Amino acid sequence: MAGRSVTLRALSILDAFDVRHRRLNLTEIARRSNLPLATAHRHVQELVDWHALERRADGTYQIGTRLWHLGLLSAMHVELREAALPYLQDLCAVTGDTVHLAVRDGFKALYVERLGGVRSVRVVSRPGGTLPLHATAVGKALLAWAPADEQRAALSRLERLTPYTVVDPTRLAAQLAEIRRTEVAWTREEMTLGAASVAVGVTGAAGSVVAAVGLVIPSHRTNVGSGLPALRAAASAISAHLRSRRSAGAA
Amino acid sequence: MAGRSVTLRALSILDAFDVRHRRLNLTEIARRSNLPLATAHRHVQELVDWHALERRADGTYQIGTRLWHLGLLSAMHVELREAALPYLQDLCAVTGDTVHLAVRDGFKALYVERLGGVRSVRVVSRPGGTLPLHATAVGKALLAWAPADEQRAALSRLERLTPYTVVDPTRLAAQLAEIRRTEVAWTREEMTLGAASVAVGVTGAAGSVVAAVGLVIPSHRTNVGSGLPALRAAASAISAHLRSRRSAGAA
DNA sequence: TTTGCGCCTTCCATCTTCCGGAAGCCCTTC
DNA sequence: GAAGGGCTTCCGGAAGATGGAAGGCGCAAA
Repeated sequence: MAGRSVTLRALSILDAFDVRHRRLNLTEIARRSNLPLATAHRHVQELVDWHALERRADGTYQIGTRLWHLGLLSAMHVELREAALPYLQDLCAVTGDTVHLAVRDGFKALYVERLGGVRSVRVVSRPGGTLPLHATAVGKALLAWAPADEQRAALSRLERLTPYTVVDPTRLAAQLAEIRRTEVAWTREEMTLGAASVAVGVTGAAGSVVAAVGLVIPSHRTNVGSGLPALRAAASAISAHLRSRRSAGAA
Repeated sequence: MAGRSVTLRALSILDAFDVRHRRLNLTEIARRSNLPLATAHRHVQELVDWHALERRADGTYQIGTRLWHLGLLSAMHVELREAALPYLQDLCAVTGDTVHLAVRDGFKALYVERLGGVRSVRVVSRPGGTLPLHATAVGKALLAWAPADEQRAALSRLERLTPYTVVDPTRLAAQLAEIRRTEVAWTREEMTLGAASVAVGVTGAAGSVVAAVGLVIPSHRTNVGSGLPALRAAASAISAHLRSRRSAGAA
């Protein structure tokens, strides 16, 4: 394959895997990574030897323990998720709702963590997954404090997801201004029918908004704002935690 | 470097990172992965381009978002952690203690998840980290149901960690038998002074013990067994969940 | 039993690509 | 202004990657 270095070829094999393709056989890997079968075979072998991939009894491959292990060393995980987790859990325990922690990844909200007891609302998000910025509360919060040019770009590509999704750029811009003023973002059935959400921003060591924490609640509930004080408290506790660490070392 | 394929060299760069070396500069990476600086430089460049690594403002490198993302596709994460998480959270909320989910990784207990509110006991474990099998409750539970030969091997290498660590193979073997009988594992200050722990096994789709769930509690607490019913309930709920899925697809 | 098929594995002659010492750059420190 | 640490670039020689082809294996249909 022209222009791809050896390493890139090996990495493109890993790229063949995603949420909807967690298990692939060799032929599928070769096809999805655009490599001849023999070449894919050789690379896959090496990746398996290194435990980047695992081979299952049925012959399919999946991401291995070693990569999971490595991924836990990423800044996103260690510096954000681990710092936030205790507060998120308390928030979850206090409110009983599904709790989200997300960061902005281009025009998407990337879900870093999702907590929710056995009885919480079922939601579409999953850790490592993404959802649109404009239709979720965490997304709106992240967008409200995003750089102006990125905000403008996001406003020009509003996709309708439910009858209640805000797809008018002017209206969303007004909402974002309101979010900056009140420091709370809301949605109501804009992503999923039956679900409402609230979110507030988390500020990092530098004082800018680096993440958002949100609650998802059934939209029929009347006291939608009841979790807000706890949410604000959690977000500012996480912000304080991030501020106090700056550049800490290992665990 | 003799005998290492290109891919393996690139992977050995990733291997330079671990819990105590989350951020490395180029020189350190080259040294730790045993590669000439120029070679390391080339590989690191490619890994950064692919977002396997990230370069920070101060010039150091760390594991990037892409690997974190990929790791979340591993079976360990999707099939075990995600299935167990809601139950673990409930368990954490009910007991107020630190909750652990671990699997056996050779002679170590590999911590897949750790939950604990802001007020829980500080513990030495971390997700993705390992602790000895013989000095932790989850470890003992995993060891109790391990294959006989591995169990024997583990018994021959008991390291003392506190004055209370059980290092006599005969005594530990008796404890393991007791654990299989009662289906509960205990420790008391065997890993960390001041901490006790309880754990029970989780059975997978095939009916064998694949993981263990445990609680860590301050050892001065008198009602050490008070969390046991909730712990048992959580473990059997997770086991049931795993049994009912067998080979489910995506989220 | 034979044939066909899908999938995996191995082989090896060819040639693309990687290797890494050396030299140069850019800071900071003395 | 010289020394030193760390990073980046270069390029000829050497090494290792490539991938078409052929063979193996298990299964199902004829």
